[in-house]
Amino acid sequence: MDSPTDLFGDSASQIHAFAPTHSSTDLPGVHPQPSAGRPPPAFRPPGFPLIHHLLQPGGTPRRIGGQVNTSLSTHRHLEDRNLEEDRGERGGQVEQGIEEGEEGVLEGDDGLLGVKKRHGDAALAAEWGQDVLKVKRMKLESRPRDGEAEEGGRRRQGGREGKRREREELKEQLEEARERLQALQEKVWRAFGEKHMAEEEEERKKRRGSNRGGRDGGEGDVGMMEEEEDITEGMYDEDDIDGGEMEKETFSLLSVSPFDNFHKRREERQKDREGRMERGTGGGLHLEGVMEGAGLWLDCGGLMRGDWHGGIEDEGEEGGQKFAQALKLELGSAVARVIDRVLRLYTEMTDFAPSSPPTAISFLPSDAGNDGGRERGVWMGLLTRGRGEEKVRGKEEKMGAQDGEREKQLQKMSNGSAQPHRTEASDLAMPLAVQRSADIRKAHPLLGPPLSTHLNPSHPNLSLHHPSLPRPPPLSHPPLLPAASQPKDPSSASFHPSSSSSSSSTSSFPAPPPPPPPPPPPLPLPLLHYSMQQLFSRSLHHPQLPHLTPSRKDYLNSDPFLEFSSHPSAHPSFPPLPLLGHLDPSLVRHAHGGRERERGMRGDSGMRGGGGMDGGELYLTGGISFCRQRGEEWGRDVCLCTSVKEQILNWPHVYTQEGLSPCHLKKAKLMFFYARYPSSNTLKTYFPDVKFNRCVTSQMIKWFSNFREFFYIQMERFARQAVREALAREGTPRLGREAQLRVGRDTELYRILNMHYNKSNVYQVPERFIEISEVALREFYSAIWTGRDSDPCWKKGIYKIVCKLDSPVPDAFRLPGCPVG
DNA sequence: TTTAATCCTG
DNA sequence: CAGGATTAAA
Repeated sequence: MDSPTDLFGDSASQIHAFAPTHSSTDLPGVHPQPSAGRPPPAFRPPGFPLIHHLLQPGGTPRRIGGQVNTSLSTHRHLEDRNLEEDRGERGGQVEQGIEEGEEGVLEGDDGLLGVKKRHGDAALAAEWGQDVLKVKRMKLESRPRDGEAEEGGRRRQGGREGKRREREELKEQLEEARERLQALQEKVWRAFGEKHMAEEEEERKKRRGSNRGGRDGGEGDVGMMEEEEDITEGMYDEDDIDGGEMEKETFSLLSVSPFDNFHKRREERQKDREGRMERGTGGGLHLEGVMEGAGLWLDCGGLMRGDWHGGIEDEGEEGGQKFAQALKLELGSAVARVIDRVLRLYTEMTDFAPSSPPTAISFLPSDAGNDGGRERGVWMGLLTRGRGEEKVRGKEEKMGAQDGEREKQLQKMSNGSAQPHRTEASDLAMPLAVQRSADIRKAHPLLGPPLSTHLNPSHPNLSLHHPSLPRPPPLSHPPLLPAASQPKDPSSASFHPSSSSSSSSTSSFPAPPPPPPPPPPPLPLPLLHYSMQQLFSRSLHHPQLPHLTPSRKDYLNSDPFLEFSSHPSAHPSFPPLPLLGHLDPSLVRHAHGGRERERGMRGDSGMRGGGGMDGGELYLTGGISFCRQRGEEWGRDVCLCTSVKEQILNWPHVYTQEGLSPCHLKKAKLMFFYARYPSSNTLKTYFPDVKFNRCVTSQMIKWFSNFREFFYIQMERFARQAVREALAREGTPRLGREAQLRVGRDTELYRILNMHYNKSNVYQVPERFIEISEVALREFYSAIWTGRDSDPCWKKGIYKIVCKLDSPVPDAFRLPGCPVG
C-alpha cells in the first residue's frame, strides 16, 4: 500500500507483471494514454487524475504523484513507440503516422461514442470479449503463482472452460450497451441543434461509406472523429474549467460509482483496440492488452478488486458476467451523466442568460414621486449632494431618477467581482464562510467580538437579507421599534418638544412591550467579516454558471492572492492569510486597499466610515471602512461593492457596534428635526447601539454638520428666491415676503427638507421643525434683504439663532434602531 | 493643543 | 456625505 505500484495489485507478481514500466518495445500494441498525447489545455484524460486517487482504498495522495508520473513516463515511451510503429508499418508516412497517432489519442478519448462509430461491426465485441477473458485469465494464472506472472502472456490458453459461452454473453451485453450508447448519443446530437444535426447526417453517411469501404477506414474516419472531438472535448473542457464541480462529482463517484473511473479507463482501452485494428494488428492476444486490462481492473479500486477476486474464487464465469453487468450499468449511468452535463451546459448557455440570474437583485424603478430632479437640475451642488446620498440609501429608499446610476454601479460591481473568477466561490466558499464566520471572529482578534456580544435575535427588525432571499419591497421595512413604543401621533407625541420627553417616556419608554420574537436569522450575516459578506455578494450577483467557471489554478495563481500570501503585513487591517486561505482568494483582491479596484470604488460613494478599534481590534464597521486606530493612524478603506455596502449597511444594527450604518444615518437625520446642534453626549444618549469612540463621534458630528449645511443652503436659496420674487413685485415686498417665507407642508422647501432628512417618508416631520425652518428662512431673507450677506460672517448670527432653537429629542430615539412615525 | 464648526471640494 | 483646510473657541 505504500508503493505506487499498489495500483497494479497487491501481489508481487502482479506488480511485476503489470507495472506500466515496460519499455516501448515491450508494448507494441498499447496505445498511449491520453494525458500525454496532447497539450494540457486541449485535453485531460477524463477522470483519471482527478478521480483515480480517490478511488484508491487508501486514498493516499502519494499515489497521485506516482500514478501520474508513471503514466506520463509510460506515455512518453508509448509516443515513441507510436512513432516507431508508424515508421515500420507505414513506411515513409512518418509524419502522417504521428499525426494519426495523435488523432487516435484524441479521438479515442472521447470514449465509447467514438468507439462505436469506429467499430460499427461485431469485431469490436469479439475483441473486447477476448480482452476481458485475457485479463481474467491473467489474473487467474498470476495469482496462484506468484513469481510467474511474467509468463502470463504465454499462458493465455488457460481457463478455456465456458469460454465460448462467455464470449457470446459478452457479445450480447456489449451490443446492448452499444445500442444504449447510440441512443444516448443521438440525444446529444439533437441537443446540439440543427447545426450538429446536419453534421450528424454527414457523419452517418461517412460512417456508412467507411463501413462499406472496409477496414482501411482512413480519411473518412479522421474527419468524422474530428467532429466527435468537438463535443467530447467540450465536455472535458468543462471538466477542466469547472474544477469545483468536478471535484464534487469526484466525491460522489467515490461513494457511488467506482465504475466510472473504470468506464473512462475502458474508453482508453477501446481506443487501443481501435488503434490496433486500424493498423491491422487487432485480434491477437497481446500481452500489453492483458496488462492494460489488469491495470484497468485494479485501477478501479477496492470494489472492482473485490469483485475481481470474488470472480476468481467463486466461478470464473460469474466474474465475466459481473463484469458485463456492471459494465452495462455503469456505461449507461456514466454516459447519461455526461449527456446530462452537456445538456445542462448548453441549456445554461442558451437559456440561462447571465443577465437574469434568479438571485440577482432587481432594482425595479419605484415611484418617482420623490425624485426631486427639478431641484437638482437647478442647483448643481444640491445635485451632487442628493445623488451622493442616494447611493448609500437603504433598499427601502426610493430610487427615483437614480435607477440608471444605481444600475450602472451594480453592473460595475458585478463586473468587477466577476472579472477574475466568477462563481466558484459562491458555491464552494459560501457555506464555508457561513460555517466559519463565528469561529473566525471568535478565533481572531481582528475580526471583532464574538457573536454573543452582538446578536440580539429578539429584535423585531432583524431582517437579514441573505442573497438567496428576495429583497423586501421598498417601504416594506418593518418598524424598527415596537408599535406601542412609537408615538402614534407624531404631531402630538413627538413633535412638541416640551411634552415629548415626558409624555413619550410615560407611554412607551423604557419598557416597550416585547414583540413576538422573530425567527432566528438563518445566517449571522451582519456578524460576518466583510470578506464573508463579499462571498454572499458574489453569490448574489453571480449564480452558478459552470461553463463560465475558470480553472481553479487560475485564481490560485492570481497575483493578489500570492501577493497577499507573501505580504500579509502589507494589509494590517486584514486578517492574515490562514483565515482567508479558506475563502475565495478573490476576496483577497478586495482586501487590497489602495489598488486600482479601490480607486475605482472609492468614488462610488458610500459612506466611509466609522470604524474603530479598541486596542487595535478590527470590527466590521457600518461605514464599510476598517479603521485601525493606532495613535492617529487610520486604516485604509476597504473596497466593497455597492451592493455589499447596501447589504451590510442596511442590516439593522441591533447590536452595540462600532461604526455607523445607514440606519444610524437615517436616525440622525430624523434627529435633526429636533436637534440641529446636538452635543456628543446627546448623540451618545440617542445612539445606545453605537459604541462611540473618537472616530464615530467625529463622523456623527460631521453628519450633523452636513445636515446643517444642507439646511442652511436650502434656507439661503429659498430666501434669495423670495427676495428676488419680492423685488420682482416692486412696491409690495412686504406682502410677497409673507407669502414666500412660509414652510408649510405644501411648500417646495418642505418637500426638499423632508426628502433629505426623511427620505423614506415614514416619519412625520414635526411641526416644530417647520417653525424653525421658517425662522431660519426669514432670518436669511432679512439678512439678504438688508444686504447683510455682504458680510463674510453674515450667517453666523443666523446660526446662533437656529442653535438656540434646538428641541429635546423624543425618547423614542433612545432606543436602538430607527424610529418611525 | 485639542476640538469643533464652517467652507470648499469631490 | 466625506475629506481637507481654515478658523475659532476651549
